[in-house]
Amino acid sequence: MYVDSKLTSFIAESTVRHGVLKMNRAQEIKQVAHQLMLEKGYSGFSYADIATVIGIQKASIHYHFPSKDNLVQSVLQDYRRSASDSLRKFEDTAANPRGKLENYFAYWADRLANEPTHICLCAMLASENSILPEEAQCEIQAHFEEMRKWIQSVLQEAQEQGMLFPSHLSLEAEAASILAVVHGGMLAARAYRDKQQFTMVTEALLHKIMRHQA
Amino acid sequence: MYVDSKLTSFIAESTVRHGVLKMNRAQEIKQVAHQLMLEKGYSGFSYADIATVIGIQKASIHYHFPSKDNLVQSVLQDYRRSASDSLRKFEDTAANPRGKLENYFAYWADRLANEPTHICLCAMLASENSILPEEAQCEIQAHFEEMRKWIQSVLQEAQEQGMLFPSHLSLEAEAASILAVVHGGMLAARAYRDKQQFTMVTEALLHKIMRHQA
DNA sequence: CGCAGTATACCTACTAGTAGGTAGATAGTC
DNA sequence: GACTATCTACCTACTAGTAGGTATACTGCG
Repeated sequence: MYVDSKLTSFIAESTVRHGVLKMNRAQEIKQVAHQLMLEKGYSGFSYADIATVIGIQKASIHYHFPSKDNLVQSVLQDYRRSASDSLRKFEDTAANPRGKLENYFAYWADRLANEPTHICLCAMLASENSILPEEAQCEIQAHFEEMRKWIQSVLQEAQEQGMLFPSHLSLEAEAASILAVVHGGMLAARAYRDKQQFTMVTEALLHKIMRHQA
Repeated sequence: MYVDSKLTSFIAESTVRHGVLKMNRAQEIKQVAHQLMLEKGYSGFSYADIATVIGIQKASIHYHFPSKDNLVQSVLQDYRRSASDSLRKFEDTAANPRGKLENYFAYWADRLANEPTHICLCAMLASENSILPEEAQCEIQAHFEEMRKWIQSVLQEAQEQGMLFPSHLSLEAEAASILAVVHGGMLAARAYRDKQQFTMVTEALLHKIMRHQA
């Protein structure tokens, strides 16, 4: 069934099989691959690992995703799409700019609470950057850029509402710092196996940057 | 290549005393392993890679370091030792607490300027935490802790000298935030292949936390 | 001094196991 | 009959690690 990875997401939603709503196999493979990449990194996970988890043969995965490069790119595209959706949710459920960032931080704090390996896929893969297929490197860079821009837009809004503490720094640098704290905090939470490492640094940052009210 | 390795071997053997020769080769192996880990990560580098770079056989590396676990732990121990030395240098060459942090940031900015993969070894390996040998995990955690404590002690000193901007946050949280920014900034510099990503976020942070003068 | 014993540092050649990837057969479905 | 999704069986290349051998150098003894 191999199709262009750009089209997979539209096709690979879910299908009804034998009267039971079952996840599309390609989707299942991507989900397991995502999980394994978070746990072991790009060069640490294998087709054999995925096959074992799902209970199929290695070759069956190659049918859906001819190469590892292909699979990883597809997983990253899915990830970025869901990340964009999340950003929209953070915006929709927040009363003010501060709430948007709080939603963002809380999202990851929740993930880390369940499992200390549940960090951002792009943050995870960024450290392996130099051995990643080029398309994957591009996706990661684009994700970082998208996140920084979103944070920057939130800061801009906060500034217009007078919520931002005065600073002579560019909003770009401020936004990049926030993203760096988020990623660094994830790394620390992972090293310590303790999500408190994440919440501590993100909450500290928020107090430094903006007020609770306009 | 055969002649070259024979020649260097001859020079080493004839100019260096017994016992030190082993240390030289072992040191060389550790150095190359460090480099390769930064480039490819723990599961991405192999004994064969090291052997090729140095120009010896795989088995010779096993002679010096029986197992990969063994080698990695040894590299991490060396790294932590040199990191401690660096901290002392940052202290000795700084006029005030701010200067100490500036030295710390400048050190990594310089490394990143030469090569975008030249980040902190522990930050690099932290993302692979769950597949690392246990001793390595301990070293990484201990390094993070040591760094956070050092930053915290610098902040303490700055506070006593009235250089710190007032904050109701704990110095522990402040120090952890700084470390997170450093690690997150390294990740960004790696993803963008641009050291400016690092300098931007560390400089922004410094402006937020402390004054230039007491 | 010369010689034996031992440690060092490397080699070639191998093991068992895993990596990503392929070919071709098979069974169910449209 | 074509298409889809899977299988078995295989490939080559590479993984960490081992066995056994070699040359050289240091060390203690007569």
